[in-house]
Amino acid sequence: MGTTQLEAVQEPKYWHLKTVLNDALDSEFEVGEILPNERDLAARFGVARATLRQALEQLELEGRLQRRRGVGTTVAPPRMGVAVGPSSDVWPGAGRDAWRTIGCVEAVAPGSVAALLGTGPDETVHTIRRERVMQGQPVATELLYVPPVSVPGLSAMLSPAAHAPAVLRELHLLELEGEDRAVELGSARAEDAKQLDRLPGAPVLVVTTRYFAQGRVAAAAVATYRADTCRLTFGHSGAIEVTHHQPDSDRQAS
Amino acid sequence: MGTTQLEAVQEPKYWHLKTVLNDALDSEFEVGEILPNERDLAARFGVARATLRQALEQLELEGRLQRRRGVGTTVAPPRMGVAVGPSSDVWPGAGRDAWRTIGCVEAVAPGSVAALLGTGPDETVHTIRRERVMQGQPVATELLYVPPVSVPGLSAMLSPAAHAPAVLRELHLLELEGEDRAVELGSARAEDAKQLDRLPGAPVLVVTTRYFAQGRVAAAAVATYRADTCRLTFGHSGAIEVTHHQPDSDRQAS
DNA sequence: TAGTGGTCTAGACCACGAA
DNA sequence: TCGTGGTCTAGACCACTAT
Repeated sequence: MGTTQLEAVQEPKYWHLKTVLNDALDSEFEVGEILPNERDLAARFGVARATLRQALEQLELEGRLQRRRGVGTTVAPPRMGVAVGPSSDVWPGAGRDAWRTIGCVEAVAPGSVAALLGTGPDETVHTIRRERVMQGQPVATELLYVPPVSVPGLSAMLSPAAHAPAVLRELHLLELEGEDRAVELGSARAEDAKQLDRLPGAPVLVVTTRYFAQGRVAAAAVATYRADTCRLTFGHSGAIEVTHHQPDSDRQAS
Repeated sequence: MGTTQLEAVQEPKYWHLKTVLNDALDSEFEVGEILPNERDLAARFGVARATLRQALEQLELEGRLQRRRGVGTTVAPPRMGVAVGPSSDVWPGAGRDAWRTIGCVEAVAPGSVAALLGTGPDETVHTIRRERVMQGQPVATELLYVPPVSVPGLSAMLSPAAHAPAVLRELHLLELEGEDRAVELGSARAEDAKQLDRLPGAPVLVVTTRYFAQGRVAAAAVATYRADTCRLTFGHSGAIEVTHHQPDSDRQAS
């Protein structure tokens, strides 16, 4: 008796903390500004560091913060709008398509890719690695898979440097009949994480594209976008323009 | 001296644990099967429960597991392919479009929505809440914002039940000129989480759609998809078919 | 070398679902 | 009521970056 229900909190501390921090970011910090370190912040809010970190993790997931080991936690700029498609149905690597080719190897496709291409389980495919940079920052890496049957004119014994251009050149000879995309959430593998300047396991948006030609899937691409910094746009009438960040207590993401 | 570098581990325990569990899920468990509880699993692997949970969290993020408080951890089925667009450019709510209308209110649009619509900051808009169910499971909730100027013929003083249908009916009178989409990662607000049968903060894919008519943005929708269970498909030539789960050590996501 | 975020531990208690 | 996952604590040590 006598214990009045002063607060029907039931809201987890880290959740409340997150909204408090979110509001503080809008009103008291500039983009790029560095926050106090985690130990200080935790002490200031009277919670354990792990609890504080739970709030920071969510804010980073939503693109509000950027944390770097050895450096600190900074206020992130609004997410970049990244045009993903449909880009008037052109082959990858044609003209200026925002991607930079890194290299190409011939290797057996992993099972999931073989399923996409409809090839046999142990068939080798040309695998072109590319990366996409926006505003000086790497935002995506991609593996483009091209089965040999899609590039019949490819001469054997190419130098590594000539491999990727030759595959793309042959691929462009086909008539592209359409493309197909899927987006899902994933976590960065070690290799991709390194290229994206993130830690392994960082959340990424995985974009899977199928390119159709000759009534088949002539090529497939698996692109890995940084989920914290990117907003993928699928423009019919042009991409959604990036606006300046707006304080918005109702927000789910930037 | 004497201390040979036996293992250049450097790989975090939870990361290694994740790959071990991932492989075990492929080889030793069926979809829907329930895993041992977290305390037992942690003991079995000789780690603290928090560390084990770090691995489980990632696997859940990647759609491999489903955890429910009071119940347990189960092996998740492969993600559902959910067609998002372009659906031959039709207005939402026209014909059978996979969504179920829940209700409609007239309220001031949050800042981010006002920016999408190009309306003033304190203008009220019709706000239709809808939900999308697939295979008996709610996969998305949506708020569809329609400024009054887009539905000029709407009669005032509608009963709550008649509100949403009336707004949609008026909206369909306009000629739809195009649509525009963006996808980004977010975390579920309390309200959405409840509707999606998830905890607040659960990872979601936020799809923002702009509908163009009369040279303006005539309506906008913000849809919130469960990131753990959904793969969003943007089909030109049809959505990517769901295939059965394939063991694939190279995976990033299902 | 100092300071940051990242990992890990060994507990405790709470909220929820099912029996 | 019991077992589950969810939250929280107060530490410790490690890996990385900048100086």
